[in-house]
This record gives sequence, C-alpha cells and structure tokens, in this order.
Amino acid sequence: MRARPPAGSRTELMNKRGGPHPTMDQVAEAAGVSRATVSRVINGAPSVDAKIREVVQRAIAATGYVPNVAARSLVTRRSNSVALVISEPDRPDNHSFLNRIFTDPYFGRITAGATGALRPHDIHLVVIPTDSSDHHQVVRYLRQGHVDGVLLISSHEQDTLPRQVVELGIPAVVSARPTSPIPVSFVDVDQRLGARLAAEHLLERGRRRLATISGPLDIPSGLERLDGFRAALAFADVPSIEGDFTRAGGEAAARRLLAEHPDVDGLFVANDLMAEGALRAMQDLGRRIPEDVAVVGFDDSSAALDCRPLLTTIRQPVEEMAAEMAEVLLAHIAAPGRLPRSVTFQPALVIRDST
Amino acid sequence: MRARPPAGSRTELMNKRGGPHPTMDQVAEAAGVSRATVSRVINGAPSVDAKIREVVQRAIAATGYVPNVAARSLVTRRSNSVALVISEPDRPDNHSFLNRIFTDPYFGRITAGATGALRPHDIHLVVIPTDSSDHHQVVRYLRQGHVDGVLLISSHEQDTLPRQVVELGIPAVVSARPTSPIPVSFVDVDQRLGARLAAEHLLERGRRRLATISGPLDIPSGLERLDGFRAALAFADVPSIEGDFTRAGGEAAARRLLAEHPDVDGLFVANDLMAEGALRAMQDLGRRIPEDVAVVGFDDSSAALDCRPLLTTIRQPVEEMAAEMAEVLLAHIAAPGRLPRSVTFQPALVIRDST
DNA sequence: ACCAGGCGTGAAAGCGCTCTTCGATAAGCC
DNA sequence: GGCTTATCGAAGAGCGCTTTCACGCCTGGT
Repeated sequence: MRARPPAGSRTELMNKRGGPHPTMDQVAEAAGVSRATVSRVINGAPSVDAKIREVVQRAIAATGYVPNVAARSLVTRRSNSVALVISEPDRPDNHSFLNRIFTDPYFGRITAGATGALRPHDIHLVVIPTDSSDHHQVVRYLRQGHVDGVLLISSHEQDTLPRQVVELGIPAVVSARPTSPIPVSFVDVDQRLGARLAAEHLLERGRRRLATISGPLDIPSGLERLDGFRAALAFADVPSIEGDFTRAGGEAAARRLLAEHPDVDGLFVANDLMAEGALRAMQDLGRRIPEDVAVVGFDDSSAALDCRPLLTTIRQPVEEMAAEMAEVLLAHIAAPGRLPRSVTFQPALVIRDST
Repeated sequence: MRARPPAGSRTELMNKRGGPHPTMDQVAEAAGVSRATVSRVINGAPSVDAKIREVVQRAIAATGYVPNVAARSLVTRRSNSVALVISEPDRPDNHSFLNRIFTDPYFGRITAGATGALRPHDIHLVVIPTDSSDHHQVVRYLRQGHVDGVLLISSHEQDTLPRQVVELGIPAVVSARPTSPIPVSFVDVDQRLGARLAAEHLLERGRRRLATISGPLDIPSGLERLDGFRAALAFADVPSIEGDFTRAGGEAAARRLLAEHPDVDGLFVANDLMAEGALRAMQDLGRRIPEDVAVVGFDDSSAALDCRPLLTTIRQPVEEMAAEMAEVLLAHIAAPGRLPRSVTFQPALVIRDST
C-alpha cells in the first residue's frame, strides 16, 4: 500500500516467466496452444481433444501452474468459500465473547459438521464471530463478495442480522427458525419435542416435583425448551430459573433453585454444559444423583460424558444439522432462485446414569 | 459453469447501473470525478482535495457502493485473509479428526486468540483442518493465493507440512518450534520449564513417589513435557504412561498407572483434559485428591476449572500466544523479506486444590 | 508578466482469468 | 464433388480495480 518498491524490484522479477507464479499464458505457450484451451482443460470442458488435453496437463505440471483465484473470481463471481457467522447476543460480561464462543463445544460441533460437508466440494469456511456491535462490519464483509453464502448461527431473539443478511440477497441458511418470519432457509431441531421427552422421562422415573433450569429466554432455543417442558406438564406450576448456557451459570442456577425449592426430585436443564455445573452444585449440597434428584440435560455434547454420573440427555445431532445447513446452502448457491426451505431434526432421549 | 442463461437474463439486469452492485465507475459518474479519484478516496490517499473527497464519499453512500474484493485482490495481490491450518497426526481412530479438533478447548482458544488479534486489522480467518492425507489439498489452496499468510498449528513430529509451507514462500508462523530446523517464525511456550515447575511443586508438597502421564510422544510438546519433568527429577526412574491428550485417554492411562504403581503420591499430567480424566479414574479407585495423590495438569484451560477438586496446573497463555502468532504473521506479510523470529512464552504454576 | 515547480486529477494500461465469437478444418449429405 | 453442418482452436472482449504517467492549474519567485 505504501512505499512501493521501484519498478524492476522483487515483484516484477518474480512474475516474469519462469518465476514462481506462472500464468495461464505461459502454460499455453509451453503447450503450444491458446490460453482458452488451457482454461478449458482446467475447467474440464468436454470438447478438448484427448491428445491436446494430455499435452496441456503436462505443461501445467511442468510449469507448476496454479490458477489465480482472484482473477477467476473476478469473472465467475464465485469465491468458493462460505462464511460461518456466529452471532452472539451482547452480554454485560461480554469482554471476551470470542472466548465464550470458541470454548463452547456446541460451536465446535457446528464447525466440524459444516467443514466436513463443505470439504468434498472444495469450499472453505471463513469463521466470523460477531456481537451486535459489529454487525455492520459483517454486512460489509459479505457485500464485498468474499463469500458465496452464509451459515448464520445462534441468533438471539432480537438479532437483526438474519434479516440484514437476507436483504443483501446473498444465499444464507440460519441455524434455527427465525423469530420473525423472514424468507430464509433454516435447519432446526424440534426443541419442544426434546423438552417433552425430558419431561416424560422424568415422570416415568416417578419424579413429581420437577423443575427446570432454562437457557437465556431471549434465545429462541432457550424459550422453546422451557415452553415445551411446561407444555408437557400441562403448564403445571414448575419452578424455573433462567441460566446462560454456561457451566458456571448452571451451577449458580442450581444453587438458587435448591435454596428455593429444596424438595425438587427431577430437573431438566436446557443444555449439557449447565447440567454439568448443576450436577456439581447439587452434589456439593449433598444430593445424590439420581436417587435424590434425577437430571436430564440437552444436546448430548461431550459434556454429557464428562459428568459423573453420566448425564441422561436429549440428543441433538448438531454435526448433522450443520452439515445439512451446508448442503442447503450449497443448493441455494447453485440455484439462486430457489425458495427457502426448512429442515427439522428430531431429538432423541439418551438414557444414562443421572436419571 | 454449465447451462449459462442467455444474455439479458438476471445477472445482466442486476449488474446494470442501479443494480445492487454498483461499480466504481458508477460512483465516479455520480460524483462527477474519475474512477481514479474514487479509488484514491477509498484507499485514503492523502492527495485528494477535501471537498472532492467529501463529494465522493457522499456518492459512495448514495450508490451503496462496496469494492469488489476479487478485482482488488487481482491487482494488489492481497486477500486480507489468513489461513489457520490445523494439522493433526493420523490416528487409527481418525474417522472423525474434525470432531476431535473442534471439540478440544485448546483449538478453541487458539481460534479465539487469532481472531481477536486479526480483527482490528480487518483480516479474516479461514480455518483449515487437515491430516496428512490431504496436505496436498492444503498446499494447493495456499498456492492459489487465497490467503496472505498461514498460521500453522500442532504439527506432530514427522509432519511435513511446515516445510512444505515454508518452501511455498508464503508468510507463515508455526505454533511450536519445528523439530527439524527450518527457517520459519514460531511461537512457543517453554514446555520444559512448565514441566519443571510441576515437578518442583510436587516435591515441595512432600511427594516423593512421582509419576507422569505424558502426551503423545510423536508430538513435540508431549515429548518436551515428559523430558522436562524427568530432567527436573534428575532423570530418576519416574513411571510414565503415554496418553493422547484426550479426557478418555487420561482416564485409561491413570487406571493403568495405578495398577502398576499403586503407591504413586504425585502425578503430573501433560494436559488438563487428561488430568480431568485421570482425576476421575483415581477417585473411582478410591484415591483422595490431593491427600493420597497430588495432581498437576498443564494448560490452564477451562477443563482445569471443570475438575473437582479444582486442578492445579501450568498456565500456558494460549490466547496470547495465538495473538502473538497473528502479529508476527502480519509483520511478515507487511515486510516479506524479514527474517524468521521466535517468541517464547513463560508458563506459570497455578495452584488450586488438587495438590 | 513569465516560467519553474507542485499538487491534484484524469486517462489508460494492465492484473489473470473466462467465455463468446468467429474462423478454420474435418466430416456428412445429396 | 460441391455443399451444408458439426467440431474445435484462436482471438479478443471484458470482469472491477489500482497505479503509473502525463497534463492542467495554481502559486511564487524573478
């Protein structure tokens, strides 16, 4: 940008023929064909003579040619990468939301699932964490054409990002049903069903004094799990405490809960991480799990296996869901006109030792 | 690629003036200046008259112009993104190395640290997990000019990727001292010192029958921590078991260790995740921590706080290290000629309840 | 008043690629 | 055998941007 070296310096030397960045012209020359023919070979056009193709491929190997993606993108309008935008709500303690995001196994599973699905298509993931303070940066990034599409994760209720992204007209898939109806594809798990499975399981275990530690109620999944749990209990008066989906939050919530309702014998915790904390708190307070209190989590993340006793939980196939998001996104990219679709996964009860 | 729509179709319509993707020419026209001037305003060239600058900025806002990155990259040879390549060794159970990578808090911390450091520079991260089976894909990706530089993480001992990347001539920073001397910058923590701190602390606590669960010995950090621990004990005959840096691995290793050496009273575990598993196994086997066995971990990751008792550990400032890697990388990108440098961080003992 | 020297601006040349168009050559038909 | 009809390669026009180069204008010294 600044202080450009005079002509004849490094850059120019390197880029002349024979340098480390041969161009298509040089390949064409080496092969004795035109640039267009080289392009056709590279892009697998069927109408190239087999012998010529062979010659060109040899020339590519000999020169060590690699296409320049910027030049290609300029004309194809494709970047072969997609953004994974992780939109977190602002929290008072938000000084390190980066840390929170990247430390939560949920996001890890999302990343793994998406990467796995995209990899065979040779499409790469640009990870973009954001809170509402820099939505405009994200939007600018997307508008610049860096990516062909967007996987948008974890919007809290008032998150304006999904709408903004949709309005950009860039292909996008959201990780949950948007709270207000916007025309966008999404992949979700049936949160209410999951909560109901938890409730029914606890009842089946003979528990009658149920309670729940919910997720943040400004996050749809938090709200829906709570709502589903209550609905399954016919909206009986179930004690509930709002948590924040973190381990420490679950621990604190459990302490409060037991202080207010010491006789609880069945607990549904809206994610595994909080359940792990809750388990710990309850054990510290002398409760035996599951004898005194039966506990059901949600996610079936690795955290469920880190608990003692092993955590009964509601399985959510996060990796698969992320992979599905990626597939749907690819479909949208391939056929820009297509209407939004939604895919809903069914959760399943996984019984372990905490109930 | 195939079945191109006839001229006059969507794409053409959208790209004509007034469409959602105004070009610099349209801004120039709207502002009544030349394209060059618009470019200068956008890139903050100092030599533009204040009034003109103002007019241009208004025109940019009015048209909703956003530069096309592909076009810009084509001429600047800059992409404003860097790759975070996570190179994992092949393991027999490697069917889901993606999962392993993205579930390990270590990688999360790396990502958080790097993202945080890059963000103010408006540089984005492309996350590329790889095992040795697709090194060539990674190399191809890098050669295509997608990124300006590479952050390379977690190479096992025989990993050829660092050398390959260096030979590409693309700016790179590696996460640990390369096992064979190659001219590349790296950021590391003083592993041996960390292990020594652990050893000394255990001795100070009066423990004399020490043992260790090491990391994989084909990973430098695994080897160095073991070596440092032994060195601190003057190479006395310390029982050691090789682990795999996972929670389950730590658990298994601890069981074996106690079976062979039931009288161990001080244990150094080469990372927190394994320590968490080991703690659990030992407690299952009736050992009280720290009364019967004192345990020291390594990393000071979130796992250390998930243990009961809270884990004494060796703090490694992973986020800071990743941020430093990013900074060094940026320096290399800004000044391609500069010689490699290395930065070594000092670990610190964090005393909690397990010793 | 005249010219040298700057400074600010515009014109234009590419960056490396894709893809259409067009021409050449080979093959098929009456 | 002369014509039309496929087939395939070459030429060239951009994609949207940055940057050089040159020019016009204003200022100031003589």
